[in-house]
Amino acid sequence: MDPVKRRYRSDVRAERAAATRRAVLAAARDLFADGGYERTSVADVAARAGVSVDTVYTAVGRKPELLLAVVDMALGSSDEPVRAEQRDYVVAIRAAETARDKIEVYAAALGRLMPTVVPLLEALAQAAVTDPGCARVRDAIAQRRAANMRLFAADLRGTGELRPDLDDDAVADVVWATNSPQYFVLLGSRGWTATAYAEHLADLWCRYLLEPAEGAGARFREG
Amino acid sequence: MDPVKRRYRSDVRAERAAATRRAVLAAARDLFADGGYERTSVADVAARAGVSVDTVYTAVGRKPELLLAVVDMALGSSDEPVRAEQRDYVVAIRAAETARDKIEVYAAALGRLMPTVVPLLEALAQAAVTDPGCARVRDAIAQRRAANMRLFAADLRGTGELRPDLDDDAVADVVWATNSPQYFVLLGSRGWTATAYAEHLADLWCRYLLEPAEGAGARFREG
DNA sequence: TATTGGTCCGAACCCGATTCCGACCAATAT
DNA sequence: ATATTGGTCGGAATCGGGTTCGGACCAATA
Repeated sequence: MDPVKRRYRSDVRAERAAATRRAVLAAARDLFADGGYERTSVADVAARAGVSVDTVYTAVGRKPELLLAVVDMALGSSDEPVRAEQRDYVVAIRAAETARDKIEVYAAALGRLMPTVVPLLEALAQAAVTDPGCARVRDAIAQRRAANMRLFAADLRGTGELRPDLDDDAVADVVWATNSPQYFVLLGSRGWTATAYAEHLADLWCRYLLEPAEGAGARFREG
Repeated sequence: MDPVKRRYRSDVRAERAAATRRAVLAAARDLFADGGYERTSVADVAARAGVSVDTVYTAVGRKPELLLAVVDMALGSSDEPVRAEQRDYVVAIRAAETARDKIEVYAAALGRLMPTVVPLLEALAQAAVTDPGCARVRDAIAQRRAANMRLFAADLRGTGELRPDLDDDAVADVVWATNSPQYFVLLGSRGWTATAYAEHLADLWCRYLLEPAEGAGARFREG
C-alpha cells in the first residue's frame, strides 16, 4: 500500500513500519553521504538497512524519493531536529551585538553544519541531473539558503558596521560564493578542519564586508 | 587497433579516421554540453555523429574517455585553439596598466569562456563521481585554474592598487569563489547575459579587492 | 479462526554500457 | 589483378542496476 496513505488505528504495526522506514533512511543517508548518490545502489541501501530491496520500495519509494526523504530529514523542510538548530543559530546571530560576533556565530554554525550537509547537497546535485523532482528540491533549497543570506546581510547592516557601498545583494553574493559546497571542498582539499573552515570564513567576511574598525581606512593601510 | 598507437605512412585512411574521430568528439561535445554527461548515451553520440556505436568505441574509447577527449579539445591541455585564446587574454591582462583594466579584461574573458566551459566542467564533475580518471582530470583542471588565479592576484598586486591587507591567496580565494560554475549558474538564473556576468564580476572584484581610488576610505563613506 | 499489513525471496523486465563476430568496402601491397 | 588490411556496420550477447510482480510467511487484529 502507498506508504503515505496508510491509515492506522491503534496499531503496533504502525510503529514497526515507521521503524523500518527510519532504518532505510538512515542507511540511505550514510551511503549517499559516503559514496554519493550514483555509486550507491538500492540493493546497497537494502543490505545496509537489513531489509529486502522490495521493502525499500514499499517503505519509501524509488531511488530519487529515497534521496529526497533523506534530505528532508537532514535539512528539515518540515519538523525535523536540525531545523531547530538552524533556528538556534539564527537567534544567536540576531542576539549578537557586534558585526564580528554575528559573523563568527554564523561561520561557526556553518562549520558545524557543512560537513553533514555538503555530501547531501552534492548527492542532490547528482540526482538533479537526471531527475526533475530532485532538481526542484535542489533549487528550492538554494532559494532558501540565498534568502537566509540576504537576511543575514540585512541583520549585519543593522549594526552599522557594514561597508555602506555594498548593498545586501552584493553581501549575500559573496557569502553565497564562499559558502558553496565547491568552496567547502576547496578548503577541505587543504586539509582544513571544520573549525579552521569557520575561522577562515569569519576572517574573510570581516575583511571583505565590514568597514575598517579603528578609523576609516586604517585596516587598509596597515599592510 | 588502439587508436592512439596507429601508424600510417602516406595513408588516405589516416585522415578519414581522424575525420571520424573529430565528428564523434564534436557530437559528444554538443550532447554533453546540452544534456549533461549522464543523460547522454553512447548510442546518442553515435547517432548524432552518424556512425555506429562500435565506431565510437574504436575511434575514441569508452564513455569517460569520450568526455576527457572532449574536455581536452575544449580546454586544450595540449595544443588546441582555445589554449591560444587563453594565452591571448593573459597577455592582455599583463599589458593592461591599471588594476581596473586588468580586472575588466579578465572578467570579459571569463564572460566569453564560461558559457562554453561551464557545461563541460559540470559534465566532468558528474563523470568524476564514478570515474577516477575523470576525477583526476577535474582536479588537475581545478589546480590549473587556481594557479592562474594566484598569478592574476600577483599581477594585480604589481599595480600597487590591491588592498595591502589581502595576501595573494585571499584574493585568489575570492576570485575562485565568484568564478565557480555554481556562481555562474546563480547569475544565469537571474537571466544575465555573458556581458552582464563580466560586468558584475569586474564590479565585484574592484569593490572587494582594490584599495579605494580617490583618497583612502572615500569609497567606504560615500554611502 | 479469518483477515490484513509488512516483509521476504526470487524471477522478470527494461535500459544503457561494453564487447564480440562476421560482413563489406575501399585503399594498399605484392 | 589479387590478397591483405583498416575502418565501419549490424546486430547479437553480456552485465549491472532500477523497478515491478507474485506467492509465501508471520505476527497482530477483527
